[in-house]
Amino acid sequence: MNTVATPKIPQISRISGVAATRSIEKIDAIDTKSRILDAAEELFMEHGFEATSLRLITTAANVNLAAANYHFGSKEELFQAVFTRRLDPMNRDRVALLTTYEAAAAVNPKTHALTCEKIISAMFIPALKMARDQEQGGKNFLRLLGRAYADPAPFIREFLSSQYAEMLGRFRAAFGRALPHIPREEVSWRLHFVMGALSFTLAGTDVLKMIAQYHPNEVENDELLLKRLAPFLAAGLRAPVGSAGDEHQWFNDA
Amino acid sequence: MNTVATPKIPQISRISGVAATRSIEKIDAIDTKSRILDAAEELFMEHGFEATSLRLITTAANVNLAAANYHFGSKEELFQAVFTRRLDPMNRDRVALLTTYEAAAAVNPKTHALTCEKIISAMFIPALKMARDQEQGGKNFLRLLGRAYADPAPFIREFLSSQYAEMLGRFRAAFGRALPHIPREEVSWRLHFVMGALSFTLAGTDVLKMIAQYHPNEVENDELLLKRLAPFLAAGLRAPVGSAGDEHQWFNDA
DNA sequence: GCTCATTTAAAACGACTGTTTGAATTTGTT
DNA sequence: AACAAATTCAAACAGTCGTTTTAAATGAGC
Repeated sequence: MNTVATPKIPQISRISGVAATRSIEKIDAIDTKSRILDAAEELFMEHGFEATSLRLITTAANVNLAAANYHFGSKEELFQAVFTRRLDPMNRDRVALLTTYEAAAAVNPKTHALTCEKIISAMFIPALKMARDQEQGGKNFLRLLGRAYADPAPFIREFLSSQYAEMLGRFRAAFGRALPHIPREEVSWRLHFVMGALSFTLAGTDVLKMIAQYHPNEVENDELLLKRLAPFLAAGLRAPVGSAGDEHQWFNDA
Repeated sequence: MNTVATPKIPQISRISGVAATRSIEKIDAIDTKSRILDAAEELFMEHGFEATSLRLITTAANVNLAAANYHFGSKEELFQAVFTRRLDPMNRDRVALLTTYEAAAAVNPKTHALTCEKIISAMFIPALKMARDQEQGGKNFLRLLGRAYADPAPFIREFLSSQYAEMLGRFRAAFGRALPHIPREEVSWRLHFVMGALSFTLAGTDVLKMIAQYHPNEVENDELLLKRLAPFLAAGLRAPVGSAGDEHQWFNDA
């Protein structure tokens, strides 16, 4: 049938020109659906949801424009597919790791107590694993995730809310047991602050470069960053909760 | 010339329909430039920069479409004008308050020591003042500010970077003096985490409602929120810095 | 052979975007 | 009142957007 069987694969085979060293296999080796997901992941991270057009994505992925709507239905569904591909397994890993720690603590509460550090580890280790996962777009996704937290689009907020509900419920309960002297409401708020610092850190905007001008190039990777963040958050979680009268200690002259 | 001089003023006079109780005076009472700024502030907060069109803004402000470009030049310049109107004075207040505290500490180091709590107060009190400022769009602006931190648009990041550079430099130095046992590099990172938790909290997306389901309506205002956040951050800033070997305490089995 | 899901191609759809234009109008100053 | 500057207005500009539709290929499985 086909004369030479040249499948009309175009020449351009890189997404944004940054990691062009092995982007050839990265894009061409997989099917159309995955190519779209990879390109969308990178471009959504780089420009946000609204500013990233389907034409930009399909051009970067070397697929036809109609393929995006054919495989995912709409732009919003494509966005959600980018998230579920990685966020769902990561949050499952988090819950599984927490369950492992809880079981170990139940067997031997002395040597394997479920401290704040342990619980934070259960949150961070799956994120670390993704940050280290270079061949996958792990870093890209973490940045994208951090930015999606602050996105005002209602469908994004509702989607993330449903994706995180189960995991956050389990971790809130765990922190509550690890911090029995702190009211549950206060624990919820502090868990909120933890998520804020985590997402802001993972988002890694250029504000980061402004504040910490100590990195010459790309030395400060996400792994070192999280190792700095963890003790900070653990100390904050354990902070003595101010009583009603203590409100005057803060902002008394505001 | 004109027959009846009906100035063709449209009828609609509310921005988003939410706070419609006194939005009539709020919009009509001031000049065109301020009306555009107010409407832009609210709509940028609600939908983000890309998803907010100039037609949406000018319609909400009851002004002509061309008035936006006439007064501000471009959409980007309008966005920056929305920020400079409030962010510039707020950051000036922060630096001024810190200077006051430093002077008091220099006079009497015993009774007015420049603790972490004091420095955090200098950051938070001006933000609190804006959150309380109801007749101004204080709350709107804080939300907008929190979201702009995570916006990927380059012009937004560069703009915020320049706007914050001076203030953050002063506060980094202050924290460095208040925490002499912590390396300056570590202080920079912790200041970064502080900004992250602060902006995430101020952004106040619906993720907030997911995590802390304790608020019946709007009881948890920004003021109470910041009072919960401050002790958390102060404890994190003072956290013992892990030595080189302590890295194995965290994520050793990742 | 045939079917059927997948993919490409090219074009068009209506709607929306930021920006500009030139005339009409208002405003402030003489 | 008259002139000049500032402002507002409706309309149009040249694009881009997400999505759909047409058609023609491709390749695997029964």
